[in-house]
Amino acid sequence: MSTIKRIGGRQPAAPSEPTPAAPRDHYAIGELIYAAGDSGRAWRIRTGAVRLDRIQGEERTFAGLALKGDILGAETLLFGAYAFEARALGEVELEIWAEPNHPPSGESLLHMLAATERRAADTLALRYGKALDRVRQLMLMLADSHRQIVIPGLKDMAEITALTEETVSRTMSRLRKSGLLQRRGRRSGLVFPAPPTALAA
Amino acid sequence: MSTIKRIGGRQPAAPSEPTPAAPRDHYAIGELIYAAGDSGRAWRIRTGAVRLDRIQGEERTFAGLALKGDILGAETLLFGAYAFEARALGEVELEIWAEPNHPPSGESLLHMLAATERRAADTLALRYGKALDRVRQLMLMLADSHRQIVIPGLKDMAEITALTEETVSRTMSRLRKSGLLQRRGRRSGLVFPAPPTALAA
DNA sequence: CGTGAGGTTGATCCAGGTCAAGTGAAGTGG
DNA sequence: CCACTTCACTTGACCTGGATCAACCTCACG
Repeated sequence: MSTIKRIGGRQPAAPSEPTPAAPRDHYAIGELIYAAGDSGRAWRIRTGAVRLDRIQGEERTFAGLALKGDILGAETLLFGAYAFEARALGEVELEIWAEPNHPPSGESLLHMLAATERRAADTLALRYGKALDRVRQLMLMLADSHRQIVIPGLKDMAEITALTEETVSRTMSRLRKSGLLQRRGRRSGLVFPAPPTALAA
Repeated sequence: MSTIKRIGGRQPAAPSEPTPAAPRDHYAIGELIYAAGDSGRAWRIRTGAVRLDRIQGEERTFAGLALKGDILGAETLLFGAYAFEARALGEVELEIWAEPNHPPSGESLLHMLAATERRAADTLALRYGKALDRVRQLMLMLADSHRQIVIPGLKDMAEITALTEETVSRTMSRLRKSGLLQRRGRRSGLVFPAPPTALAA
């Protein structure tokens, strides 16, 4: 089992990220998938969740979520480079969607566009309402009907929901105490005692 | 001059909106451009700002902003119907972008996709940080380098920024008192005493 | 004029931000 | 193999920006 495969504990990638490595199709939590400006292909997310960030100067601002089925880096087909930075929020598996010289059909582009807009609306909703609802909603999105998921770090969740780390931590505690979530290991795993839809209530 | 042309004062459309009328290319503030489920074509915004809403059941949730140059209703090319509801946030002029049976090239689709993602990131940013910054940022987006703009109603601004009407009102007052904005008429107009970029500071 | 929708303003409250201290597990170096 | 550091998370105490509740104002239109 390679270092990459570990899902619990310290991020293996963070300390040494000299080159973004050759394109892979599997990423562990916290890993950089690509940086803004890198060149590469367009991917489709087979499983997992990806955080997109806009880079302006030194700043890194959360710019969107991409989940199972979503396309990453379609802009490379046009500009040859990624516009955002992408980082794994959990175990991520990708598959090639398109090569720069072999673009997809207009119809798949349209499907993808519609999906992107829906996803954007969902992400926007994660920043509206009470903390409990926002975090609950985020869990639901990440769960995607799975019973057990890898939860992102507090910092990520905080930036996504526009809350603070402390508030997210307290909210997760509340969800755990109320029995809607269970922990498995430090931050590696998370179990929904009930099907995730229970969270919807 | 038809009732439609008025830009100040009461919304002319609200009380009587039986049929969304025949497709037009000019809309006044507050008017419905299309409803979710309507059939129609894809448009490009020549000038103005449009609010998109997701309709689920009785609920209408803010789902995004579309500004000058953005495309509205691209999903009609695929599904034949609009997925969101679109409403004018100011004076809006549209131009035909595509007919359902005559879709645009893959390249323009890609350009549009990139624009959509950027816009989504901007909209997301309107829900992060202090009230003053959010409202300021919204003004900047709506201004789009113009010196004078039509500001949306408080309710719209509140839903976009995830603040309350009261807070937005107070914030606008602050901006006015600090001299960054000036009013022209009740809610019809708004003048930037300085080029809007001054707001950026 | 009168009416009402949209906007303003004040007073109060509280959810969440801020600051600070503490905990435990992973990794590190001796 | 054991201190020692570090990082992610937790928890508590306090403070505040914005939500909430409630009057009130003011124009555009009837």
